[in-house]
Amino acid sequence: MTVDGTRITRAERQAQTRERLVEVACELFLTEGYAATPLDKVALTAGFSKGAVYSNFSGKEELCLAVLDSLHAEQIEGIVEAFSARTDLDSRIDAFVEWARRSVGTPRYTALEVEFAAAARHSPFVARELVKRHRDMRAMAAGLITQIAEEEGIELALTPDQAATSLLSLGIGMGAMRSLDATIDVSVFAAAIRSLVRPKAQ
Amino acid sequence: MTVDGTRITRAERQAQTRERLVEVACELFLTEGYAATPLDKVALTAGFSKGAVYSNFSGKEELCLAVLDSLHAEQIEGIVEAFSARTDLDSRIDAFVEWARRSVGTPRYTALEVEFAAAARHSPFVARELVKRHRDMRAMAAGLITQIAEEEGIELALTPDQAATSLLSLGIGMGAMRSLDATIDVSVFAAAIRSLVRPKAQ
DNA sequence: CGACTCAGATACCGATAGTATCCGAAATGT
DNA sequence: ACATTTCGGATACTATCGGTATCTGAGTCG
Repeated sequence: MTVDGTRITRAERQAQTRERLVEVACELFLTEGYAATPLDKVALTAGFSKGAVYSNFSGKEELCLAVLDSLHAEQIEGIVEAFSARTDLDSRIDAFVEWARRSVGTPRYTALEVEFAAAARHSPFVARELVKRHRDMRAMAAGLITQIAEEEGIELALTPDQAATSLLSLGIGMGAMRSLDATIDVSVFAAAIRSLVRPKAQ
Repeated sequence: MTVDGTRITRAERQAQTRERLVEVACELFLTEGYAATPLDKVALTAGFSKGAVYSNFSGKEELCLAVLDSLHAEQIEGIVEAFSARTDLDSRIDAFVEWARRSVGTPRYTALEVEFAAAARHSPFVARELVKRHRDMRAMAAGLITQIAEEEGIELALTPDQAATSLLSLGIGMGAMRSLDATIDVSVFAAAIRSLVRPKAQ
């Protein structure tokens, strides 16, 4: 009820705090790593104290889950965009590989996800949450694959679900390897995709 | 120079200590995870104090590298054995998939490797060591693939190195996923291998 | 047999995730 | 409008763990 024009409710303020914390945590987790980033540092960089983290998240794990959510959203957007240009199959694959070149391994999405998965595997809650997200990703990929197969009039050698699982595995594996050995070329990805997606009979 | 028959030199004793530490660390790292296993616990379980670890290894990281080495040796042995039965390509792939079913994801080799890689990525030394091991694995796989292709008289759609990289990525990715979601079936692995290894012109 | 070495033990330090408690401003009721 | 309650965030503290410094006693060598 202040006379000030910048009226802000308590919930709004907290939402801002939360958002800012996720933003900063994302930045730091990606560059420094999950375990290597102290909560203190996240909080202080965001301009708060550790208390702010604990009144917005149950702990470091839940904060990281929020970070992963925002990253997943970003990744899905990128993938869908790569495929949405409706030209022929080859240029779609090229677009996807181009996306992969920019996004797989170098910003360490997968490294983070995979470090977190391993480090937090003792927690049944975290495990469940991660599995849920993986299944969503897989379903999304499978849907995209069927859609594209239909549009291009292709019959695939693998079921959409198998193809999705393969591509996700490939992405995770290559992301993990590339995050510590940048010399690994994603062109392998292209070749693998082409042979996975190659139509069944010729 | 004791009268006791069990004469043992100091170096031998130390080698035993080292071996025992690696053994126990392997067990614990695989079941509990790298970060979640205190060095104290490793040392005490092995019947020593933490001092023993530090007089045999530069620290936790080097201990884990030793663990990974023993695991790599074991894995390579399993893979080579799976392929060494010289029958037709299909049954070789079946044997490999059977190995994968037993070894990918469930004993958490990859989870450990990948957690370690992510957690220790800030250390240039560790990064170099891991990259070295990856390249060895890749070279080994590529060699195996060329050999098999020759024996079976097959011309591959991918270069041996590309195929090796793809398979390694697939293995890492599926290992990571399966270590927290056991419902993922390795049969996908079989399908992926078949389409990656499929001969070029029919 | 005496001096030395070094594998392993003990004691300590610093960092960090998590907990308990506190404070003050916003929300609420009268 | 004022008193009361609520609760987001701050502060202070604890527990755990990797790493370092120092010590000790059995094994080694002159």
